[in-house]
Amino acid sequence: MVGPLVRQRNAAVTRDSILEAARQRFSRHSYEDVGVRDVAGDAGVDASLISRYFGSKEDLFASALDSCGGPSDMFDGPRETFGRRVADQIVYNPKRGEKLLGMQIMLRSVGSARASEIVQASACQNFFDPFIAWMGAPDAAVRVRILGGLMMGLSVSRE
Amino acid sequence: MVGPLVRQRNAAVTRDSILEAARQRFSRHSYEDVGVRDVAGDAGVDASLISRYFGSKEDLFASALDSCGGPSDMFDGPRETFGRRVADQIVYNPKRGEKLLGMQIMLRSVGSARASEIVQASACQNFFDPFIAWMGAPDAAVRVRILGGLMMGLSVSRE
DNA sequence: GCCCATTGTCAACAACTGTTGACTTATCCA
DNA sequence: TGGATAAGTCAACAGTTGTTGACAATGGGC
Repeated sequence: MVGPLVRQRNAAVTRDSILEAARQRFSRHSYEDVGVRDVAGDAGVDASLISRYFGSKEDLFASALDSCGGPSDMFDGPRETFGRRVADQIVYNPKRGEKLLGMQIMLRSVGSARASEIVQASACQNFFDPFIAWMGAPDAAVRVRILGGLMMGLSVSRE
Repeated sequence: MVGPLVRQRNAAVTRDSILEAARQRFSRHSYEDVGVRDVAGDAGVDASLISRYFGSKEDLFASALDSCGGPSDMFDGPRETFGRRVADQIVYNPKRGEKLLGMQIMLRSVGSARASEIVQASACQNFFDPFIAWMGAPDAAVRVRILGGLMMGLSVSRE
């Protein structure tokens, strides 16, 4: 932790610090393995602030997932090189946790009972639905499901 | 629970009951979401017997995973229809938890900190290594990794 | 039929979890 | 400069977890 010994009091900044810490933690560990004290420690605040600012750990998780946005700029560029771009992101990109942070968070906690509902809702809204719309084929739903499964599986097996 | 109100005292049978209950629980929920009291309840015994018979919850998990064996009979049959057989198992087979129970358990808890080491060790021993040997191509390791990722991803996205 | 090792239960422990209320401290406006 | 309000900390809570030791009951061998 760099910075002043006593942080300036600013609710918005503190909230963002917690959110950023949550994104990082949830992208590397499962929902159950992340404690509010861990996130608060990373953000440099007390754990009680999480309940105060976000309501509950579950709400924090949902907020962290929302704040990641959709599949970012994977859709930008020619369709012919789409596969290459995705592969770059998943397999070769050494700086994880930037573009596909939301997907990382999702598949870290897709097996968790308490987080899976949030994950699946977010997956449809931020991943599958835009993907299907972008593809536009009659059988897009099935094809996106297969590709999504491949992406998730590769990301899991990569580490 | 059918059967006599007081079960006969038989350590081997009881141990197997616990193991079977653990297989079912761990194949449907993540490592963290499964409590020893849940497993013991399914098996109809006290939770303390788990620590007594298996040492710890972690050891129970490893034993449950071991008891599932390898990828079963996926390798039986002509190579031309291999993909069809795998697809049948994952996508179409309504009776899950029989052939691919081990894989189910693995990907339920692949994100768990305490179980991931056990999972990855078992994945190599029971899944990837036999798969690579069966394939036999020079780039088998990469191809198996891709296929394994696809299988895992599809299984996850299926539910 | 009795004894003793085996088998199982019960209660409790210690550690950890997310959450809450009371308290303290800083910041900003008058 | 004071005071009110926002911001943050602290301690404790109630619940759950895996684990353990003491106790009870069963069942086979003498």
